[in-house]
This record gives sequence, C-alpha cells and structure tokens, in this order.
Amino acid sequence: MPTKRLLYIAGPTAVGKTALSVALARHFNTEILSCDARQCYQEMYIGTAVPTPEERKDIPHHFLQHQSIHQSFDAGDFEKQALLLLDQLFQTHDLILMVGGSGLYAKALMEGLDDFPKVNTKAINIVNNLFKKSGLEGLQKALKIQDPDYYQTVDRSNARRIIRALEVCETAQKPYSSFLGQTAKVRSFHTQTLQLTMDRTALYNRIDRRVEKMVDLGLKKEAQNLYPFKELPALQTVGYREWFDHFDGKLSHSEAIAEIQKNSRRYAKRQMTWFKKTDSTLLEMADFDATLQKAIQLLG
RNA sequence: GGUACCUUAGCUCAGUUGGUAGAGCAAAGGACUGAAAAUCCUUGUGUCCCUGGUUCGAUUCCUGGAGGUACAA
Repeated sequence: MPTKRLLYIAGPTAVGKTALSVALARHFNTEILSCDARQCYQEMYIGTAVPTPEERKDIPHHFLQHQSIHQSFDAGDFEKQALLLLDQLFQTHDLILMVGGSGLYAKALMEGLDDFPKVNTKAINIVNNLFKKSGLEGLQKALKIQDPDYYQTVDRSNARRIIRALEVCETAQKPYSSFLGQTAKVRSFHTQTLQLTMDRTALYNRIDRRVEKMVDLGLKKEAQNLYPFKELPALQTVGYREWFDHFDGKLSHSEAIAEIQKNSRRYAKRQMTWFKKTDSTLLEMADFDATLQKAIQLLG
C-alpha cells in the first residue's frame, strides 16, 4: 500500500494559491480540497475570490460553495466532513491537495481538534444574555467559576474566546478545559505544507489590484444582495462588511474600497503570522512556471 | 505685493508658562482548539520648516527667509 499524502498549499490571501494549486493538481492528476472558511458559502462568490469555472473545469474542487450562509459551518464541521471525504478520495488517489487560507481549518484536518459537544441553543442564549447584561467582566467572572483552569490561560480580553468556552461549559455542564488535549489524533495519511510567500510590498500591490478587480466584477452588487443577512457570521467578512457600512451611510463608495484593501492587507498579515509558526516548506512566489517547477520538485 | 494665521511621527493635530514632545488614525509585531476573511493583545526619537539672535539652555521668545491657508485687493 503506497503512503497516502495530503499536501497543503498555504499562504496569505492573493499570493496566488489558486492558480498554482490548479496547475499542481493537473500535474499530479489529482483533486483539490479547499480549506477556506468563506469560499465554502455559495452566496458569496466575487468577494471570496473562489476559483473560476475555468479553473475548476477539469480539476474537481471540494468544499467550495457547498454550504449556505444560513447554515452554520465551522472548523469542527470541516474536520469531520473533510476526513470522510478524504477516505473516499484516497481510495483512488495517493495524493490529494488541500488549498486555502484558513489556517485553523487546515490544522483541524491535519492535526485534529479535540472533541467538544455541539453547543446547544440554550447555552448560546444564556451566554449571550450574560454578555449583553454584564459585558466582558461578567463573562470573565462566570468563566472563573465554571472553568478556573482555562480562566488562567485564556486571553481574558477576548470576549469571543470566553463566550466559546462558556457555551461549551453550559452545554456539557463541565469545564471547557476538560475536553482539551484528551487524545492525540491519529491520521491515516501523511501531511506536508508548502507555504507560499511573497515580498510584502508586492503582495500588498496584488491585494489592492485584486480588490479593484472585484469591484469591477460587481462586488458592490453582490454585497447589496446580501445586506439583509449582514448579521450572519458568514458575512463578517472583508469585502462585505465595508459595503454594509457604505449602505448604512458610514463610508463613501471610495472609502469602502480603500477599507476593503486595508482590511485585506491586515488579514494577509494575520495569516502570515499564523503560518509562520507552522511546520512548512517555504516557497517564494516568482515567475509562474519557475515557481510551479520548484513546487513540483519540493512535493515530488 | 498687503494683513492674519499656520509649518511638530507616514497622515490629522495637541503640547512644552524656555530644560529636545504625545494622542487618534495608518503601520509593524504577536496570540488564537468550532464566527478564524472572525476575535484579541503589544509597540510612538521625530533635523518639533530653514536662518541668525537673546539665553547656561530654543521646538517653545525675537529677527529675517521659504512654503501653505484665509481675508483684503
């Protein structure tokens, strides 16, 4: 039995992951698993820069636009669903490519997240009410009582983190931290990460140009159609929120575009920070063919 | 060319009753086990426009210059 391999193509937004991965998939005659927390939504097309029909024509892509923004989908769902899919794909392939900018999703699939209970609505409401009533301080106090261990280690100014932990505590009626680090996840395949990099200035220029292109393609209209759903988690997204602010009269048309560019740069920066600490092989993006050859050599 | 005001961090500006300065934004660095394109944390030395003068000491006061803004023509 040959070794099954999952090759992850990582890198910041706009660095060129899609184009390279399609070429690699063609070369290795394989399929692509997307790990992108926004391209998975069918209602969001232009603003998430999903691969075009042309790019997807003869390379099967999975986890692209397979979800609705009205359903919840998170890193844990991705892990479970992607593992099932990989089992199938590995029956006919020895090598599968994973591509996408969501580092947490990639980590979930390659290393695994601990098993947590699916939080229930009741717990969500309880925590939400607590936050509305008593703010961050209320959350901190509750966590200190319900999970003193995690209280010591969490970033206590990050409400999002504490809310998540409290939701688990409420659902399970036991500490969030009791689910952490339980068993090492075993994967039946090998993983390797290729991290695409680019000179900062060049990357930022690409981002700026790509945003302009998205606007030309009708990003504003796409955001307008989604405006009624602007509160949904899926729409807390660069390229949409800024238009929502524009429709609310908070930003002018050109300010919205500039904000999208700025927030995309910051997003890219956060991705680079995340990938920096991952175990990966760096690949500097240069001339496309040269980069492709280098990638093939590194992965072969 | 006249009158008034302005010129301080990448930008917008505050301030120093004369002892070389600080906010917001931008930017940079970082964290992150289920909203992750999310969320959170940290970081401010700059010829204080130039030139003389007064002074122990000037970015701060005074002279002259340059640039800008407004008003008057």
